[in-house]
Amino acid sequence: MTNREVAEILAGVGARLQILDANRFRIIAFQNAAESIRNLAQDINQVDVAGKLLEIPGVGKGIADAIHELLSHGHYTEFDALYDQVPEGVVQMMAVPDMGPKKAKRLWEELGIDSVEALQAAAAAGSLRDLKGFGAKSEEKILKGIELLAKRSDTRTSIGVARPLAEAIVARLQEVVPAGTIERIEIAGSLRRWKETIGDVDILCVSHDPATVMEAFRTLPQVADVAGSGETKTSVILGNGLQVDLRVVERKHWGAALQYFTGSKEHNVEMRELALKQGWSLNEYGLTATGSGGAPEGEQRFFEEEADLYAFLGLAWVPPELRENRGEIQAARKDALPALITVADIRGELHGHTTWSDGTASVQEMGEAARTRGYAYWNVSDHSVGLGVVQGVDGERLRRQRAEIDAYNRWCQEQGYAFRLLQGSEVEILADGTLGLPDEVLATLDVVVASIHSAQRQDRETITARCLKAVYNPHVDILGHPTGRLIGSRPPTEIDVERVLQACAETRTAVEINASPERLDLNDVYARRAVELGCQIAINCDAHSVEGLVVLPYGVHMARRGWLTAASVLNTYPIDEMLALLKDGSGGAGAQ
DNA sequence: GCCGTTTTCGGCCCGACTGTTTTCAGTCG
Repeated sequence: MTNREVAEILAGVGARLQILDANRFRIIAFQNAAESIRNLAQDINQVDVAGKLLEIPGVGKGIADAIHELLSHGHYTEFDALYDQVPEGVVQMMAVPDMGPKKAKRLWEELGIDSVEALQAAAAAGSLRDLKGFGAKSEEKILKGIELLAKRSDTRTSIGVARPLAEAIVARLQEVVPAGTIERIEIAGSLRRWKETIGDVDILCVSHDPATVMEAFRTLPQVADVAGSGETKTSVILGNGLQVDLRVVERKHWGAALQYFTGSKEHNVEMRELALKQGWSLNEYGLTATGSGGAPEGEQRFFEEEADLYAFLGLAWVPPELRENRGEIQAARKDALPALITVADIRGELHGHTTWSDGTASVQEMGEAARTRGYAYWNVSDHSVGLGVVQGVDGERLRRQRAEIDAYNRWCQEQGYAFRLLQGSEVEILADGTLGLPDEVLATLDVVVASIHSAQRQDRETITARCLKAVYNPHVDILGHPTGRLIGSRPPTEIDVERVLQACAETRTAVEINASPERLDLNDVYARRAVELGCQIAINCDAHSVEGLVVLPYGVHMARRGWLTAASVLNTYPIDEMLALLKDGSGGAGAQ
């Protein structure tokens, strides 16, 4: 059973307990444990075998025993009973907007509705309005909700789609309202935390005239529907189904509001509990004294800046990317937060393509694009031959490519530019673990990236062994997009990430954070684990065009979510230091 | 059911918006 499967079962238990109206703290306990296991870098089976289930945050004696049973026997009697008691269809009904456990339960018990389809039919037939608490409006809302659900196969949107949309909305809002109406505006929520997928977009702003801002927001050309609109908060649905919330606050509330709307929910719960211990109740406006601390009950504190709120509670300001309740509050308390890597720290890249394989720009064009972005180096790493649809490089073509790269580098030198192209390859890790280029060819290259693009559905043992074989090759410097996932369209391969990372640490093979927003591979959790195990990281755009270089921030922010500092990332070092950090320490044949 | 810088027992975050409610419960983030 995988981490995801265990997490799903626990979440299913939580959902069923909700419908059965169980103790709400018990429900939260299952939800927390599920979330915690979903975010676990290590394989739950290995954690169980090591007897360390209790070390997982949110897992106590009861849930640990249940997990152990699940892993040993494939099921757990107590959970089976709950699953028998509440049908899956009723749980799925809760995915419909505005349909929570209370409503789902009543519809199920009083009308026998036990699936989304049955719910849709009943709402369409107008048979819900007879139920106390439901009316014609409720039916309408349910039908609309189900329609929305069907339109969006995945309920979360990739950051690569959402971020440009959100930035366009913010820019447009500032254009259409009279100058000075918007004093401050910022994207908050999971987008500010740079989560790989987001549920909805949250925008926060300060204005003396909220009504004007709300009106402008509701009438944006991208808006397909207004889901709700009050004095300080409006929710709209865009044409692609994405929900965007706008909240307007007073200037003096900005600090607390931005903190509140950035989340995560789990981080905020910790923050509010911490505030309570100090005698303050925290909400999106600020702090109110409870009377149990030093200040008299009802006394209020407001914060124009987020950092002031954190400081008042005795915490260092926590970068948004860390706000997932993964130890950041304890670290902020001890002033021990990491100095996170920034986009400006990146001095070059080690993985990208040209027209020698499936890129759209020439060696010179990519070199110029990288150089004018301020890079000091860029590794030409075209696919090796034999990769189906893609034209690739072999020993002969690499020799010809080397001449082109040398000519470009000589030109840079003549111009006095401190920039150099390196020559490498993204060599295919073939199905049996051998590489797409022979060792004697790899030995001539500066930086070798090895990746998997084929036979990705091999079983765990096979694909792990295949990957390890590549990692132990002395010429492989970097493992490219290690899990092969494409967010929203292809699940990760079955590889045993823990074992592969251990091997990478042992052999000094760097692991990639591929910055392309559909990959973001490694993700935050694995990247953090990789550094814990002693791995070096490389952050690369894997650009196939000049424009492909713009995705770098997605990779850097994913690294930040993984608590990474510049020191762990190879391509933050000057070229000579970077080459010296590679596996063989010489930088290959091309290094001077 | 989990957890501990007042606790191994007694806590466990907080407010906006909606619909159908004549005072509030349910949902959401």
